[in-house]
Amino acid sequence: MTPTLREVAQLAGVSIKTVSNVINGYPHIRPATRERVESAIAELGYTPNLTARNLRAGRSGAITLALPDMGLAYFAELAAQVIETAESAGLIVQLEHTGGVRERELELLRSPRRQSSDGLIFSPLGMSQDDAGALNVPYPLVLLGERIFDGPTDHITMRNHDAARAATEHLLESGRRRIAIIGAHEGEVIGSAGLRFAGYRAALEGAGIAVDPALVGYTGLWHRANGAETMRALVETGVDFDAAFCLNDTLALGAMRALEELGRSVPDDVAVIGFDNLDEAQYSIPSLTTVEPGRGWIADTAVKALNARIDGSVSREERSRTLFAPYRIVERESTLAGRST
Amino acid sequence: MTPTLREVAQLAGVSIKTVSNVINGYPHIRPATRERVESAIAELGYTPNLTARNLRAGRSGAITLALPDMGLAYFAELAAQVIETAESAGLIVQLEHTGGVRERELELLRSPRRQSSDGLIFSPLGMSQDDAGALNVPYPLVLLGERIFDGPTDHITMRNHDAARAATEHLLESGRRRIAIIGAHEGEVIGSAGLRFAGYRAALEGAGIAVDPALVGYTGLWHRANGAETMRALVETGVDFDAAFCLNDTLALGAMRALEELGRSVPDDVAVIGFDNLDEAQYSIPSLTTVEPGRGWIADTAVKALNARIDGSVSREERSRTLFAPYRIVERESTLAGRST
DNA sequence: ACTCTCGCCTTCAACGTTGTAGCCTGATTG
DNA sequence: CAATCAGGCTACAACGTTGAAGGCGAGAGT
Repeated sequence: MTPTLREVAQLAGVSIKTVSNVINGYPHIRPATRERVESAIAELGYTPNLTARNLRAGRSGAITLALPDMGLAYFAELAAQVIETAESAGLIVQLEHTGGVRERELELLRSPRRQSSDGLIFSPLGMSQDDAGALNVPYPLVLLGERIFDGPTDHITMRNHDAARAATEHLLESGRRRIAIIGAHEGEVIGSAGLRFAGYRAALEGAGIAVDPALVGYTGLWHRANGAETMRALVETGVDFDAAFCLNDTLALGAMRALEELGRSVPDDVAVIGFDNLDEAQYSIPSLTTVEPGRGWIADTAVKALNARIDGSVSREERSRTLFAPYRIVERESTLAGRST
Repeated sequence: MTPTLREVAQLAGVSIKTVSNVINGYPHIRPATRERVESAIAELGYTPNLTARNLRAGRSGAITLALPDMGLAYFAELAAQVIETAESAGLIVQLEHTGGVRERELELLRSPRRQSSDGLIFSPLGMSQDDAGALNVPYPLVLLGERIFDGPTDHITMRNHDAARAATEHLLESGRRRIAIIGAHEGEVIGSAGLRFAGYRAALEGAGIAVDPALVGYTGLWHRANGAETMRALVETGVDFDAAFCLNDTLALGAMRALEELGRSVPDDVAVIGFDNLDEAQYSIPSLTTVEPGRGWIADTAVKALNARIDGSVSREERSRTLFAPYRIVERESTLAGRST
């Protein structure tokens, strides 16, 4: 089908290895020979077979990015960043979905498909700390997110606790006192929900306010519908509140929608802050104040860290590192001066 | 590093080929032998080397999906679908960004990286009909979208003209008569913008209404900001209109935001319809009436068509087909009964 | 008893590359 | 003038896998 070195060699009247040498820039080749080879390559339209090269080299030139679901805006934007960074490092990105399901995640780590790429950037969602052992894999692995800590691999994450605290403090500073939280997970300690909840609690306690269980909205999934539903339920309990910290933007957008439907004004009646700084957050009505989680930095750093393990510039023995992305609060309309001003 | 067939064979005391046979389910193997091999595999944690397998098979088990940008919701959702479908067909998906830039698209078609996957699903944006020749590539290719028609490859698209006509008619049926269009491209004939504009024109003319140039909002990019800006400009001209057909949902969401800011109510003053049925459209305020473009069908069909070319069940000689996805109007709040009811 | 068939397993070669070793030629050197 | 060396090329082996072909014994058929 496609031509191989053998055919190019035959046409140019040289050995197969000489063609290989020309292609790989080996210096000691007579100009005349080089020229003959090059024109043979051009004539046949030869391109090297990467599979063979990879087999020879023991490398594939590809990395795998495993995410819960590309349909979720946060992951889509993360993937876009990873692809850009990998592209400029000459790497191909293979994408896998886990659906956030523990079994699929464990399966993914063991799958023979891992052999077809040189390393994995993995954002677990279903696995928990107990599964950390499964991360002990024979290939380079970089972990994202906050499901698992102290694993045996490099880990890129953000300071969820601090960022959530800052987000809550932002609401407190604008005079809000009755701050609901949307998206909590019952009993979770680590994981985005657990850490962000702890940051929320810390901010409140720092301001001398106790966490009111009536203001804690639990919801397993973080989709728009869940945000809307949880907010609706909260309003229907009749409890008083003047702000909501939503554990991600998607929840926040759903919650804002529910508030609007129920006749509560954002930010006048209820200030809303999200988390993730999705592209969408700046175009919602009202635009959404949120936490920018350093997604670009995360993608860059993850690809670089993985690459360092792949090319051996950081060896397998070297201790795993945990790197924290810088965050910042992006202030928009949904938390503008409220009731108390 | 990772064990190979050779080591498994040694441990099990059989030939390398027998191990291979066990793995590939060759029937004539004594249970005792099979068991020894299997326990050797388990003991060593052997997994087959896919690169070698692929070299042998002349296949890579991967397909490439090339899209303008995963950061755009439409493409992210499309990619999610493609990944799901490919996964269940046992294929790995490699993702490439073109940025919608013609040169990167042409480069992508020729790149040696194509050799590392078995085929390409390609959604061009920068290339135009004149570049159709570049689609004559030596590997299986499936084209998406409406930039190029009558290319040499299978093509999955939708009936943009009909769907746009239906969308416009939906507005007409609710009594709207002054229908603006947002996102037109000057002089474009094919391409999403051109085809959808033609459908808009056809609907209006079918209702005995001429296209009013004052109601045509041009914008090159289809981002939220462009939708908002174009709508703002339209309102500022002072022209009268009671509906807007936005050529995609993102534009529509931006346009709705601008209308809201300018004190026009949706749908009471202006009905808005979009195109794409993004997940987001059902959660906006108001929720957005839109055209569901059959994204799931497109992803499924694209993977299947590509796979058919790859495994040879549809040969290279067989004529290329153009397949049209089914569409439908999804009615939501943004076009509910307006002025004239 | 002799072939035939069939089950079970092995050897060989090949997929397309590239690293290693080495061969030949002509120029340089003491 | 032999020894040395560098330049320019080639042959071979190997990366890990699997299809093709074939060997060997045991039971079936004649």
